[in-house]
Amino acid sequence: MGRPGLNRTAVIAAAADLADEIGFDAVTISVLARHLGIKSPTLYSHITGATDLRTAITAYVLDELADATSAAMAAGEGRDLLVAYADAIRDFARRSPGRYDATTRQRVPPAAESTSAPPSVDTAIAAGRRNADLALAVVRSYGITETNQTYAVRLMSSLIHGYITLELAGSFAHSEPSAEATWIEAIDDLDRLLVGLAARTSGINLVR
Amino acid sequence: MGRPGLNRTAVIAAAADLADEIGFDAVTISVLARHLGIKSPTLYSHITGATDLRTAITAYVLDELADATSAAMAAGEGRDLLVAYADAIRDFARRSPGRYDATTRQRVPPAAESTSAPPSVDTAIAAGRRNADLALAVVRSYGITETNQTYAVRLMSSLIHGYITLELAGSFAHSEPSAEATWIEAIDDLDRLLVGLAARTSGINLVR
DNA sequence: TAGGATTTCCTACAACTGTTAGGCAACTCG
DNA sequence: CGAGTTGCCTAACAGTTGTAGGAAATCCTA
Repeated sequence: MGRPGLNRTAVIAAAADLADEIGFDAVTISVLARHLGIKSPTLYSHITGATDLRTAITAYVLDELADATSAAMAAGEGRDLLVAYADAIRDFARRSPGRYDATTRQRVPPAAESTSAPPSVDTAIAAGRRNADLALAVVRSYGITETNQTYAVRLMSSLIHGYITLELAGSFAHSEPSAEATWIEAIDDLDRLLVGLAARTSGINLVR
Repeated sequence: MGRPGLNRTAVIAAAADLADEIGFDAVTISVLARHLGIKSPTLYSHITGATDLRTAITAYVLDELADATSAAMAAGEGRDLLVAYADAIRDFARRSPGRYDATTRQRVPPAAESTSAPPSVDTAIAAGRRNADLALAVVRSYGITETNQTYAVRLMSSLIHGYITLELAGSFAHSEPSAEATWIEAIDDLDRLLVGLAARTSGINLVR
């Protein structure tokens, strides 16, 4: 079915690799074309434009992240699951900073502008939901009731993403203790908060 | 002292305003020049290039943020100070999303490449330190000892920046409860963690 | 009041990026 | 073998970054 060579998936995958090498923002159409050994107009056979390229990378990478995270979450619950989940995301971000950047650099379109949206935004939204579901699974395994699940997910996501973002930005590089040590401590504290949240919402009152 | 008109500060201030209108990434040299009613080469009298423009915006905005935050922190300590600090940052981010973006879009140069760095990175580093000192002040007011101050700052910064980033990205827009309600709850939980950290490090043991 | 110094701003130009248009070539399937 | 499909190309244009060199406006000083 047609001439062999690159296809859309291969282009996006190469773009994701390139993002890790030179940074997400530096992945432009012309740079990517040079890197692939083709001319830039050729890329328009695979993508519709620069913004499509970016959201496609985001969607692709969000799927990879969900794969890696769910693989790490194979077993365990409660604290073990939290550690597996959080470490998987952090390892992913440190191994592939360009990919992780792609994850954060996307805004949700305010109201999905009719049918003129690039073809990759639906994929990106679906991949985003996959990741959200994994976060929800962690929270559920703590036994947190539905009323507080949303809050728990937001709390956990904020802390994890915030820590990783700051660490990647180099904010923790110039002071002791190591970013490693405080990460473990932060997840510990997060675990305590989630346990407390579960106890609070299940009617168990630890005080008295 | 020369012909009157724009100077560097006015250019950067206009660029920051423009970032809030059209987004930090959309503030390019040519767009900024058009917005100011001048030709783009003229901007090179005030800035050395596109990267200098970006770091200069970051430095300028970090100073504004530190001003706003320290004004809000005029009085109070402990929980009150934390709420004032956190709300000041979040209000700033929601009022000026483009400015807040500028805050996060910067990497610390790995080793300050000799003397070839643009002239604004020193300013940005200094402004970053101002903000870091304010965070430290919050933590200190909880009575957390020096050993744990770094950890406490990282924990607090991660949660606050993470929450604001996700909220600004629209991640909290499609589910209940409101981003407002869970923010208050998150700061509450953070307060509890800091109180616990102070108790732990000061030798007080609440259990038994 | 004239002149010099300083600073803002300009036009002209070169290089690169994003994008469209139209066409050639290679492979698969009937 | 022919037709359809698909990957890739050249040509061309608009817009952006950045450089070079020069003109005008203002301040300071003599």
